[in-house]
Amino acid sequence: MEPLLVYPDPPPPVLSQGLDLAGYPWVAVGADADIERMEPADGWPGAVILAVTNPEGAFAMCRALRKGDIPLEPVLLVASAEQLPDLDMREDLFDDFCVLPFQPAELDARLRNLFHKTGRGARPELVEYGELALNLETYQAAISGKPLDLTYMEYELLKFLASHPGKVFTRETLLSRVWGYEYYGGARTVDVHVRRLRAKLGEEHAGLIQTVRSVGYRFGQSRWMG
Amino acid sequence: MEPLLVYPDPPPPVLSQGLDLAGYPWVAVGADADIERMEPADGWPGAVILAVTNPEGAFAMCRALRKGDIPLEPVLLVASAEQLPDLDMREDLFDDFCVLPFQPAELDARLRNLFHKTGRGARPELVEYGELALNLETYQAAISGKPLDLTYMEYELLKFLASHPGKVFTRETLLSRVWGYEYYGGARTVDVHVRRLRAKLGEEHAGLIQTVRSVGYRFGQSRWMG
DNA sequence: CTCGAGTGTGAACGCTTTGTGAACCGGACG
DNA sequence: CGTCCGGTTCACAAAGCGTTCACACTCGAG
Repeated sequence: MEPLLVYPDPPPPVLSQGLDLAGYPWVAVGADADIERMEPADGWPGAVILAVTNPEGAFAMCRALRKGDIPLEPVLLVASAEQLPDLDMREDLFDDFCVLPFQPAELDARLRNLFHKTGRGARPELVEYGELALNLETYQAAISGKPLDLTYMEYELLKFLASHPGKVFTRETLLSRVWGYEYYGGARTVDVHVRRLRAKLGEEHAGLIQTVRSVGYRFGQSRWMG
Repeated sequence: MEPLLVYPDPPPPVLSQGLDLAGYPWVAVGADADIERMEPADGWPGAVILAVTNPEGAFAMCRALRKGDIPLEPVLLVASAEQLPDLDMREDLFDDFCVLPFQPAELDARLRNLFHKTGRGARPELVEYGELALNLETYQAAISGKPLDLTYMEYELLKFLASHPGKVFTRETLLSRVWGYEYYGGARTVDVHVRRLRAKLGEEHAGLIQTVRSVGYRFGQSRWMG
């Protein structure tokens, strides 16, 4: 198994011993810049960030980890009881947290639980909505069990939409989030891709992508009204 | 907020007090059969399951919760340190766990974190008034639980009115605030939109938008009347 | 009661937005 | 160099919907 990223460098004994006891290899990282430099070939399988000694640095490290192309590495935050209120409004920076003092067994259990949820220490590989399934590793899409032959852009657009079911996006938002932040092109491009997606989804599922007139497009139904 | 499901019935003081301190309403449930019987109209917003007193019953309860139509309610498991190894291979039964003894702040933080991740806590921005609900990110509206099919302008007008319940707006004000600051059109346009809104709200709720003769329109009940 | 301003109502018009088919264009590959 | 493929753009068609108008109705003042 590839080593976990651990912050800070060096980590306190509770952390290093806990990880050693649980049998996880790890590498300590002291600054954002080291994230890429020391990254294993397959990418980090996960990270354990201690927030106690240097909270600012810890949160910055979390942010840096979340900025990557595939921002969903499991991140476990270790904090003291006094810091718990600080976690509010920062839920997007980590996946789970552990409160000091902790027993080695809890650290082990949380890491196991975390890896299980994110798929064997790898990344989340599936996006699913109803009959639709997108395999993020193989760039394959299928609906009702039948594979869809999507082009790259079609796939990216569908992935983005299906990752935020119910939410409405303007064409401009889609262009910036799917095509890229500095994309400068006509908004009608989105229309055409949506049309092709609907066509490939088949008549039965074309309604998955709904147009919201004067606003943009929405994927699927929002949940709160049944 | 709807009450959380809590097991067992009655829960030990650590649990009930922790939930009360954190400000979460809750309902204790003793057996699988009660899950449906005591379910709130909107479904359970989440569950806290204590595994200490009766592990078998607790895991059975988790399984029952995961079997429902919408199996993704956030489930928080509370376990003792000795039970941590038992959690292995059961990761799909819960979303997070808390180790005894815990501080109330940790329970609070875990519930917050859980609600944030499952989307219920990071609640979509809503405008609500009585039976009426507007979802600002999905551009959907519903009244009495039934979706309303509104056009863009109808939605915008209703959103503005419902955001300022009880207040009277002249047609000119509505035109400038809803249509745009430099809009130059007839004031009767507002009338027509109000009329269509009332029609779509249904006879029962048409009174939500009241006419104030010689002035304009008001949404909802004025306060100093019964 | 009478009158007039204010408001509700239905329908028609015309613009904006979106769907659709096809052409264009640039890069990858043989 | 030529062909294919996919992304973009264009032009036109088709709805959708906001606006306007004419007329009926209501309310309140005198």
